[in-house]
Amino acid sequence: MEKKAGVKVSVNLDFAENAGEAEKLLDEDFQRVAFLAKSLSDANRLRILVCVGKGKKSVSAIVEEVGLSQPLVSHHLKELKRSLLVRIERNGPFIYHELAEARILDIVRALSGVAEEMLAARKTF
Amino acid sequence: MEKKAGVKVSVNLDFAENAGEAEKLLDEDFQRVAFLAKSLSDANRLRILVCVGKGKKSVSAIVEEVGLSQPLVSHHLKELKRSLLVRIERNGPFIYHELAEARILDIVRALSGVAEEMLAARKTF
DNA sequence: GCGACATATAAGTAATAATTGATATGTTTA
DNA sequence: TAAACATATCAATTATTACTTATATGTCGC
Repeated sequence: MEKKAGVKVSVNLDFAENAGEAEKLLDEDFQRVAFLAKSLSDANRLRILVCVGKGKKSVSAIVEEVGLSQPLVSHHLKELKRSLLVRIERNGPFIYHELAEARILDIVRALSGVAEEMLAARKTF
Repeated sequence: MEKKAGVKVSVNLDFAENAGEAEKLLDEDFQRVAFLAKSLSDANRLRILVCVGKGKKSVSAIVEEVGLSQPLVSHHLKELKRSLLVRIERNGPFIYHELAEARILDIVRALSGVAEEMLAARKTF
């Protein structure tokens, strides 16, 4: 398969019982979704999210992997904890961070796929 | 089924061929996802998005349905067009807006489900 | 053209958020 | 306790964004 050649996105997010039923979205839901989406609305935060999604990591490990400053990574991690997407576990001087909700990665991939397709369609005229 | 009683979220986002393959997320993707997520990061914008997701609607119809000021709705619609999620179609003095990518609603529902479950788990201790 | 209506834009404000550099807190080992 | 290291927080800056009020643009029928 070529590197990002065509539209090859596929994500299975069927992650619960009674699939297919379109949930009615209440006003309360919009607040939650907006809050969660805000966590995904920064590229650096997404890098960190995917990084911790690959395994439990200390802050310094994340700093090294994503190439951002330590205070910035710390700030974004705080945000990710606030949205409950990341949970921590202390071990000596290290604080290990791990993804609390794996399905968020499927959602990120789904968003990526939709974005890619929309851009592709944009240029098809 | 009760109104928001338990965890009953289920969304099928398997929307393409070769399901299951976890797409590698490149740096370029993070930008796109962040950009798209930003569109979903405001409750009012989500209301508008869902509103136009239910059918082609004029701006005034949207204004009435979501109960926001006309300039504010116009502003959010501009944002939604910028992210390619909404497309327009002129008809006389009316400008009809419609959802360009229906799958985004599945993603919104998926986010809602994840949010709901995380909050539920938060209070289970 | 003019009036009525639909929608967009402009200007201004206030709030939020990303980023950086410096510093503080907390933990371990000696 | 002190030195070394991991992480968090602070202060300041800059950028972005939501929202409001007022006004402009565009379209139609007359």
